[in-house]
Amino acid sequence: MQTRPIRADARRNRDLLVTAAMAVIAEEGPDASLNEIARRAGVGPGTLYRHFPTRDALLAAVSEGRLARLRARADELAEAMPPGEALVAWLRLLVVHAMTDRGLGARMMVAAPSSAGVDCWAMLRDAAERVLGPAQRDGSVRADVEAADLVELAAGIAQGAADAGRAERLLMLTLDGLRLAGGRAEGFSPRS
Amino acid sequence: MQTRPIRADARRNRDLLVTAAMAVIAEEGPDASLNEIARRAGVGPGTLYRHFPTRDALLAAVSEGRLARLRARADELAEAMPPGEALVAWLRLLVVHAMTDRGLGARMMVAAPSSAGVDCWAMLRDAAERVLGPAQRDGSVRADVEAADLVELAAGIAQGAADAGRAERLLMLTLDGLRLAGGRAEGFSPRS
DNA sequence: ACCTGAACACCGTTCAAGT
DNA sequence: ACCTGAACACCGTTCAAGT
Repeated sequence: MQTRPIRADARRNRDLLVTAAMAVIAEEGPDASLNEIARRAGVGPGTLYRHFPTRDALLAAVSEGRLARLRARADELAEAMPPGEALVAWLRLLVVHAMTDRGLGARMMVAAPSSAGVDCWAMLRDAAERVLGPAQRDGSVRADVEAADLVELAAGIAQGAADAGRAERLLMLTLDGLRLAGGRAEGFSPRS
Repeated sequence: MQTRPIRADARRNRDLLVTAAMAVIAEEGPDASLNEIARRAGVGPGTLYRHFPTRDALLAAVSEGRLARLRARADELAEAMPPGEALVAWLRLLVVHAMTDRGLGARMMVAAPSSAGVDCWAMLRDAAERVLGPAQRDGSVRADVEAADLVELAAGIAQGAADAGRAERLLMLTLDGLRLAGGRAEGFSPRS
């Protein structure tokens, strides 16, 4: 499959759209008007639809750079501190990311990859594994925890919390667990 | 403050609206068209706005009965089984509730009470306390956990999980905590 | 091959006119 | 005191016509 050269005006319009989308979404959140974004980019609505057939495709394009940065940060943290600490520090970043732009981040953590073009879900799982693996080998985290668990929990915390302070508290509760340190009550373990 | 008698047609229209809203929202979720709901109730859009000035006010009215039932179930469970088990069983119900009607439940757990008329948030916290209190006195749960934590965590899990199976897993992870049972790694506790 | 922008159906919301 | 429904501004989405 040979790829055709991309026309310069098409490439330029795509960039204009993503830039405009970042600005409008920062102001109005992920449900911002698509016509408004096209207007701000200086193109017709049809051009927006040609480049991004669904809203999620556009949102994914907006998120792509942030996700790449989040993955890079995972590597940096894993190198800079003990595995347990690196995991916690990265989870904090993940929750903050999920809360940015009125929940754009969290929305992309749940979105179906099919409609998106950029597979946000895979990028996040990939990033999570870089801090999760060491923490498990180190013995800080149970071996049965998966990268997907971390991503979904972070997305959930971001959406369930009213503000950043509450999110931090929920994250700590999740890490420590709600049960009493030490004795595990009987009915309190998963029923199989 | 004496309350005036409510006109029979007004009362009737209100009931028609709530019933229609339940049906439409069950099909299309909490973002369903308000005009469609009014149409289905057989009233003009103006009548809907007269009874429910905001969308959240209507959604709260739809949720009211379910929340009352959830509170009653908390009492029943607390009476029927040991505190730790009752808490887990009720949290399962809470997560299921949060997932019904494409996230209507979860949305009402986060919604600002001001706009709603019915204070869903307070009803849920009240219900949560009925299972949380005994579990804490019993020693199954840490004393510093609050009812609000349970509600926000359940709402988060419901929104972060793709389906019921994932939600159950996230709930169990949250209850148990992610860290290794026994030894707590250093960087793994809240930094003050 | 890509872009434009008018056009369509629909939505939330308001408000003059009715009873 | 409450209801009606036409009306307005806006939104998502499409598509014939252009370059």
